[in-house]
This record gives sequence, C-alpha cells and structure tokens, in this order.
Amino acid sequence: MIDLKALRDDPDRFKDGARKKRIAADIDQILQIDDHRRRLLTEAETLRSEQNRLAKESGPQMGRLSAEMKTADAGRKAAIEAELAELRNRPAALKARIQALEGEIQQIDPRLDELLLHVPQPPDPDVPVGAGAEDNVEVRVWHPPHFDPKKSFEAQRGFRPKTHMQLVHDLGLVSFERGVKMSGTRSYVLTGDGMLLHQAVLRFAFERMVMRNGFTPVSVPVIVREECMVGTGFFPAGREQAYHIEESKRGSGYDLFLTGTGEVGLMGLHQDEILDERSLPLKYVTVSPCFRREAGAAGKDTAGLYRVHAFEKVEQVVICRPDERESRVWHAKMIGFVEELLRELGLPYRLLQCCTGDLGPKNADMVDIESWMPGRGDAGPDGAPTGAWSETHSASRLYDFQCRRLNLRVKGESTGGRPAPAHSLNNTVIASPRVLIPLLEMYQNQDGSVTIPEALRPYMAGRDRIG
RNA sequence: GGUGGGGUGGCAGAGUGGUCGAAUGCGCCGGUCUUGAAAACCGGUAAAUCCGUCAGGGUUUCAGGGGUUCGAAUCCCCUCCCCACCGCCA
Repeated sequence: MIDLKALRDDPDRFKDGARKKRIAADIDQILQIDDHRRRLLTEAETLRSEQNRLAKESGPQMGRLSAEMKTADAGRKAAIEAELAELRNRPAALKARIQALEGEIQQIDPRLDELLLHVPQPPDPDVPVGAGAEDNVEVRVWHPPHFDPKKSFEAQRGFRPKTHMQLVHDLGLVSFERGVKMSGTRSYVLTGDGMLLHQAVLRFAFERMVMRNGFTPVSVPVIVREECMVGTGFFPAGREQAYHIEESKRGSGYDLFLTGTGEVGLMGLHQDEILDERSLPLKYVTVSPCFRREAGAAGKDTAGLYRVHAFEKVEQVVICRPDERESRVWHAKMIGFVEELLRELGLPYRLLQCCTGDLGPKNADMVDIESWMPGRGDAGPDGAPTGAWSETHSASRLYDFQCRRLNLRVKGESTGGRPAPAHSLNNTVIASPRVLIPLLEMYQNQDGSVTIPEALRPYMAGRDRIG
C-alpha cells in the first residue's frame, strides 16, 4: 500500500514508478475520487458537528421537560409536548443530508481502496530501468578457487557432468514418477540420502541464521487468511499463484490460502501492532513449506527439482525503523548472510541487481542471487548442457509498503512520538530442493558419487559421500 | 460437533440511554526528593482521519456490520473472534 498523502503531494512519482515497473495503475482516477471524497467528508463532518452541538444543547433540556411532564397539569402538559416536539425536530433536516453524504462516501471507499491496492511502490531511483529479467545487471560473482563457471566443467573437472536429473535417478535420491502419481506434475518424492541432504541443508542454514547471525527462530502458519495475503502484498496481484482453500462455507466466514513463502507468516506476526522502536530491529528466521501454483509457468522447467509446487524454505525477515539508510544497511547485511552461506557450501554465485520491470509491485529494490548449475543451460557442441546461473535467492527491500498494508507501526523518538509504518525486508536463506541442484551437480564425481560438502557433514552423520 | 460465558485504552478492569474517549490500578514518560537507585509524591500518557501556512478546530472509533433513538460502550439483529466444559483426535 502506498501513502495516499504522498500520492496527492507528488502523483508524478507514482505514475513514473508504475510505468517503470510496467504495471498499470490509474493514478488520475484515484486523485479525482480522493478529491471528491474529501469534499463529501468535509461537508458531512461539518453537519455532524452541528448535529452533535444541537443534541448536547437540547438533551438535558428534554430530560428536564420529560420529568416535569409527570407532575404537570393538562394545560402545561400540552405546552411541554409542543416544546419537546420542536426540540426533536431541530436536527431532523441535518440528519437526512448527513445520511446521504455518508452513504455516498461508503460507496466510494471500497473502490478507492481497490484502486490503491493496485498502485505499485515506485522503484528506487538507483534501480536500473528495464523491461524484465533480461535487463538485470550483474553486480558481482564469486566462485571457489578450483572452479570458475566461465570455464567448462569438463575442462576443470576432467569429465562431463551429469544433470541433477541423472544424478538423483542414478543415486536413488528422488522419485518423480511416484510424486506425479500422487500429486500430478511438478511433484516429487525425496528418498533416502535425497531426503537426508534436503534436511541437512535446511538445518545448516537455519542454525547459521540463529546461532551466528542472531535471528529469532520462529514457526509460522502456512495456511492464512486472505487479509494476511493482501497485507503482505502478495494479493491482489499474485492471487493466481496461491492455493485457495474453501472454508467460508464451513462457518468460519473466511477462505484460507496456502502461503508461497514463510515471509507471509513472519510479517503477519505483527499485523495491526504498534511496536516500541526500542524493540527493533526484529530479525526473524523460519523454515516452512512453501506452496506455489506456478500458474502461467506451464511448460517452463517442468522436469526436475527446479520449479515445483511445494518445497521447503528458510526465510529471513527484518523489521526496522522507518529510515531509508537503515533499510539499505539491512538489505546489504541480509545479502551478506547468504553470500557467507553459499561460500561455506562452496557454490559459485552471482548477485543480480534486478531492473524496474522485474521488481514486482511491492519492492523498491530487489537483488537476486543466482547459483551456478552445471546441468542447466543450452546444450554445447557435444550435446551436453553448458551450465547456467539460476535463481536460488531473492532479497527484497520494501520500505514501508508492506507494513502500511499490514498496519504494522513503530513508535518512538525516531518517529516523533507518533506511530509510523515500519520498514521491512526479506531474503531467502536457502530453498530446498532447488538448492540440491547446484549441490549435486557441483559436487558430483567422475565415478557417479557425490561428495557431501564439508559444512553439511555434521548434519549427515559425519559422512562425506553419497553413492 | 454440543453447551455455557465473554470481547471496553499498552495490560488488567469499571461502566446498562445524555454530564463517557471512557473511573481505577498496573505499565510507560517527565518532575520533586536522593550522592545514585528504589520507594513515596506530583503531572502527563489511544488511534485514524478531515479542515487550516501556523495556532488550533472538527469527525470517527468501546470486536465488525446493520438497526432503534433527538442522542448508543450501554437497547435490538447479524457476523467474526476468544474462553470453559463435554465429544472426537496427531
């Protein structure tokens, strides 16, 4: 949600932002409706003020007259009756007009809210302008000394790599057939060491965030109300991506939705709260199942573990004071935590500064982290894949966009003693099984086995190898 | 699923038609006292929104929505939520 007052003050900023993000938003209509609404509101409130004044004036008077009525004689009674009627009639004319005005405002409000929900947060000025993923800008690349993604896998390792598909098949780590049998496309069953590795990497990432980076571990609901999805900014734009559970007819009055990320639960925690700024920043980490319909992705990455309907993700969220500098510092830190993690895992990665067209409605800024997956990408001359950078993480900076929607505020010195929407940020820590792709493909050996990265061995009973 | 009891400010809790944005206590902030702290005492302490350059003023809000009334925290209707007990249950 954007700030309506900010929109009034500088509509061009929001028009420009929507254009850069390639999201349609009718700013002029909003301004026009808002202007009309405020006129009605001002008139209604003026009249109501008058009505209140009259009621306050005549109330006690009426009370006195009614009391006197009981003991009065017939003649006096008639006089009192007339006086009472007169007093009662005074606010009557006002009432009709007030009701008309308020009725009109009630008609307008939902329309205005709906329009406002669709206005995207303008991208920060330093975000490169672009149409989509193809215009994202590489910020930096890291790779371990013994492996450079710029050179071929075969040249560096002395054999042609298998894809993760082949590896999981040969080592018995995943059964796609049985997953699909039960749950349809994009489903899978992790088996044996596949499941162990999956759990190990999640556990490793989660513990790192808690023990080393001081994040508070939390479990969150993954079944939430629509309100929570709207509040966190995933709805209305992303409605198609969420699984919908029909529950309203069972008496609860609400339908529920499966969340696509732990971010929803972590941010929803403090919905409608006013936090003391001294309790900030809140640093939360959760591990949760994530559900995505992948609507509109038909035919894309259908094979393998890359794009699936259900997965597990360790997610980090920071809620901080509404201060641009502080937000930016946290963004960098949260990216740093992931870089550290990927280095420990020995996985080559690169940072991508996403362009305006790739930000989505809620972000002011977003940095993706891509890991090197040797088994992806176009086929080379020998028919084997040449490898590709593929997204494994995404770090968002939202300013107060999300907190405004969630009605999550901070109060303290920095806000001048008044409540103000907080700032929020989020970033993936690790998502599995997707991260198993680079892990298996990078750590495969010529004999078909896979070395377990040192960092994960404590979570795999000390073993150093699969297969 | 059944029965009963409830939803009031950051928290606890009073308030059953006007003098109620709401007693009181706790918490929090400031002050007095003190070498400092605690205690005690004094004062302050909801949010949203509109008008206004400011000073300031108005409106709304006692779970949410609708109604009765000149006037609703208080009366009526609907919805949601919470608690207790019973049933079922990982």
